[in-house]
Amino acid sequence: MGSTIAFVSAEIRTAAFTAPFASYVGAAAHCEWCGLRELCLPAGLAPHAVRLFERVISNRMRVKRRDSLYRPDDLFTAVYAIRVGTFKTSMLAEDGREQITGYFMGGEILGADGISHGHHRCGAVALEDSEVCVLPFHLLEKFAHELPAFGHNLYRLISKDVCRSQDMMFLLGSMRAEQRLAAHLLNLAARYRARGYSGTEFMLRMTREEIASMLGLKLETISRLFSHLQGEGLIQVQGRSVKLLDSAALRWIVGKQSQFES
Amino acid sequence: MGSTIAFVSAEIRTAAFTAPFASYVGAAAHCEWCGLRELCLPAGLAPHAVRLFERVISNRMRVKRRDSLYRPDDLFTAVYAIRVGTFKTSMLAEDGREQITGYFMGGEILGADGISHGHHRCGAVALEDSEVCVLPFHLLEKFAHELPAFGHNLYRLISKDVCRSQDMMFLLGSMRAEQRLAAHLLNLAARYRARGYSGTEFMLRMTREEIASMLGLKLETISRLFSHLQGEGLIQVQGRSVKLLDSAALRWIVGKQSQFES
DNA sequence: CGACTAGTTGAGGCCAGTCAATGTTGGTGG
DNA sequence: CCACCAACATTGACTGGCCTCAACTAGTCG
Repeated sequence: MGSTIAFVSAEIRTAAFTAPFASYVGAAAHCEWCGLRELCLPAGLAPHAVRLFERVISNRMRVKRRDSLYRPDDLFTAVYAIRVGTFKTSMLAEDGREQITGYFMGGEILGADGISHGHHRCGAVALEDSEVCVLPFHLLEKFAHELPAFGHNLYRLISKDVCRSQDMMFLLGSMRAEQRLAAHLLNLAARYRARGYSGTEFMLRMTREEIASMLGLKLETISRLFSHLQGEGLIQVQGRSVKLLDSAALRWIVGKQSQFES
Repeated sequence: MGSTIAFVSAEIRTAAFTAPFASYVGAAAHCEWCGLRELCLPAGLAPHAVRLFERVISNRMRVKRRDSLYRPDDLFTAVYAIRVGTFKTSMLAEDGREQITGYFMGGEILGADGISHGHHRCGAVALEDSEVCVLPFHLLEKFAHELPAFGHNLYRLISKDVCRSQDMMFLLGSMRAEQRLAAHLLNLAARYRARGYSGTEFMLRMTREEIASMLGLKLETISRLFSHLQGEGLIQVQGRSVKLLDSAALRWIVGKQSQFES
C-alpha cells in the first residue's frame, strides 16, 4: 500500500489517512460504465458532464469487512460513493454506548455528516469487502460552482440525509418493535429493488445486534420478531437470508396504529 | 394582507402561498442590527458581505402562534431564519400519528428538509407569535455561487440539520425516558445560553404532549419525570417555567449507562 | 359560571429488556 | 478431515419501565 500511495496526489493521501485500513485501487473511475450511475451523485447529468464529474473522483478505494472508512472525529475531507458493498455508520457515546445511525448500500453517499463541523461525527464501517469512490469535498464544491446543474445535486444529496434521519426519528419515536422491523425490511427491499436485485429475497448484512441497535431495540427482540413474523407466514428467515412472503401484510403492520387504537 | 401582497414580488407571493396564515412585514431586513447575526446564516461574513446577503432575504413574515409556516407537501421554495419566536416541526403519518421532529428557536434555520424532494416533508408550526426572514432558496444558491465563502455556510447549514437529527436518533435509540428528558433540558439550556438568555431558567414553549412526542414518550411520562426530577431537587418546575438546579446531576443522568450496567 | 385545555397523579397491564441456557455457524489448526 | 472455538442466533422465564386508562385539579376564555 505504501508504495502505491507514493504516486498519488495530496487528496488521495488525505483520504488514505482518514481510512487507514483501506487500500488504493485506481485513479480512473468510469461513472459511464457504473451500473449505479443513476442512483449516485452524477444522476441526471448529461454524458459530457458525467465525464467531467469523473475528474472529481480522486480515487477508488477498497475497504475490507469490519474496517473503517472513517472514524468519529476524523478530519472531514471527502464524501464517499459506494461502488460495491455495504456500510454501517454509528455514533459512539463517551461511555461506550454505540448507536447505529445508518445502513448504506451501493450508489449511496456516505460521510456528509462531517460537513458542518469539519470532523466526522459518526464512524463508517464496511459490513463486507467493499469499494468506494472518494469524492474530496472541496473538489465537489468547485465542480458545483462550475456546473450549477450539479450544484443542485449536491444540495439534494446532503438534504437526502436529513430526510433519511427524519424517517428514522419517526420510526424510533412512534413505532413499536414489530413495526420497526417491518418498516426496516420494507425499506431494505425497496432499496434492493431500486438496484435491480430482488425486492423480496435478500441477505441481511448486519447481525441481529446491529439491526437491534439501529432500530433502538435489543438483539433478543429482533430474534424473537423474526421468529414471530416467520410463524405468521409473513417472511422466511434463515440466518441472514430473508424472504418477504407477504409485503402487503408487512406494510399493514407498519401502518397500523401503534397507540390510541381506534 | 391581500392589499399588501399586491405590491410585492413573485417570491413573496410564493412564500405567502406556502404560509397562508403568515403576514408580510417588510422587505428590508437588517442583519447588521440583528442580535442573532452570529448564530444565523450570515455568521462569519464580512460586514460588506452581510450587506449583500440582506438582498437575498425576500421579506420578513410574522407567523402567529399555532399557525403554520409551511405544511407537509408544500412546495419547497425557501428556507426561513427565525428572528423572533419558536417553532416545532413535525411529520404526519397517513394514519394521523404525529411525530415532532424538531424544536427551533431564534437564529436557527427551518425548512431545509424540502431541498431533496422539492416539497416539504415536515410541517412547521409557530409555538408563539413569531417572525422569520424568508430566504428563497434559488437566491441563496445564486448568492452562494457569487460568494464562495458563503457557499460553504450554506452546506454547513444543511449539514447541521443532519447532525441535529443524528443526535435525536441517538437519544431515541439508546436512552431511557429520564435520560431523554434530561438531555432535552440540557440541550434547551445550552441554546438559550448561546442566545444570551439564562442557561438555567427558561420557559418551555411546548406542551407536555409535544415534549413527549419529540422524545418518543407519552405526556404522562413527561409529567411524572418532571415531578420526579423536582422531587430529587434537580430542577424546579411550575407549569411551563423550568429552573435547572443541578445541571451536573442532569448531565450525569444523561451519561450513565442505560443498559449493560457496569 | 360552564366548557375546554393543560397538567398531575394513581392503579394496573403489557411490551420489550434482562438474564441465562442452548443451538448453530464458520473459521482455524492439529 | 474433524475437533475446537468464538461469534452469532434462538428460546424461555422473569422483570420492570413505560403505556394505558381514569379521576381529579388548575387555569383560561367566552
